[in-house]
Amino acid sequence: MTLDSETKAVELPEHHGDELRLWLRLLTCTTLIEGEVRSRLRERFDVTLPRFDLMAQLDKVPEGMTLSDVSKRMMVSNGNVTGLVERLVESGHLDRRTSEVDRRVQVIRLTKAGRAEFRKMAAEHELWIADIFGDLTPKDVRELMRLLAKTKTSAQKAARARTP
Amino acid sequence: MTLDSETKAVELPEHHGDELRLWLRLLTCTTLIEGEVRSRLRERFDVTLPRFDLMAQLDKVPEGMTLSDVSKRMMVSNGNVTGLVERLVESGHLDRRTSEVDRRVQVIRLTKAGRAEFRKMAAEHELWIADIFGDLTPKDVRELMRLLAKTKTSAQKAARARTP
DNA sequence: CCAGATTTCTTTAAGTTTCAAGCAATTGGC
DNA sequence: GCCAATTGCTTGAAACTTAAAGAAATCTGG
Repeated sequence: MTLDSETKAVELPEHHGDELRLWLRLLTCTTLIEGEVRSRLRERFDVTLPRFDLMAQLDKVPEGMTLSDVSKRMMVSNGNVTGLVERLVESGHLDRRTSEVDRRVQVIRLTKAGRAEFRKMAAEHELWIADIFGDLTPKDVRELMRLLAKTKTSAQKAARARTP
Repeated sequence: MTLDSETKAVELPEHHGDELRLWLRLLTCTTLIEGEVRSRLRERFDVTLPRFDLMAQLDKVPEGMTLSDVSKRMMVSNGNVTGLVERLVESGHLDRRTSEVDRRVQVIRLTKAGRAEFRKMAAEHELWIADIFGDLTPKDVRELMRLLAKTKTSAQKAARARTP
């Protein structure tokens, strides 16, 4: 028996199982690693992952950033950042001041103590990550970087297409 | 001038920036896609991602699962599942009963209505994912699957090494 | 049998997260 | 100058999340 390929295309919906499996695997990897990093941060430094992430963003920009910048970079909501920053200012890790040119804007920076503490954590964190990805060869790493860059572009395109 | 390679190795800490960049890119991709899926689920079906994920787990096992099974599969805490299930039973999507052989165990399943609703959502969800990964060739997909499988194994090994 | 260990689930407290609504400041068009 | 739209942030409600502690049931090695 032979199958007319056109008929087949009409009768069977397109097969997208591979992409779905890929997404689930991507999600599994990230969840796994995120959980591991979260545990180690808590155990070793008694700090939560969101706090570490926020400090990581600020460490890259010594002159400070606005809350909106942070929320875009971290890809989380504005309200989320407000609460997170509040607690980090409270604990002395962050310095927050109202912009002189635009009084709606809050500029936040790491305090000296905050920066010192972050650097200490970041150094270990980098080793953890190296450990977690330890089985990958340099070639694997390069190849993953390339494919994930492509994935990111593709996802951004799809997101823009829905919300222009 | 020449550099003694041994001296270099001692003086410079090992370079793990590539792995760190890889991790950040992996995280970016996942966050991006997760956010997009979350938005679409809310817009189109007024359902949250955790609820969808839980229903997806249950759809694969018609005879039902225990709460522990769910929490292992979803890689979230026990207490998390308790609350999630509570709300889904409340809304009629899930059926929950105490096991007859072990009265500590709660077995949950999709109700008929829950299953119907999930199937409807899942069909669209699959198309979204195909759209989001649309720029990747079948070869890219295969290669990513392979490299992520390797990543998963590596991460699991690192996690086990820390907590035996 | 039975006391201790383990497993399964719930509860609690603290924190994170989103969305939506709202307020305040600024910008842009007229 | 003035008003409307936009931008930046905060607030509030509901949901989600974790870690830790506790309750109940079961299992296990004397």
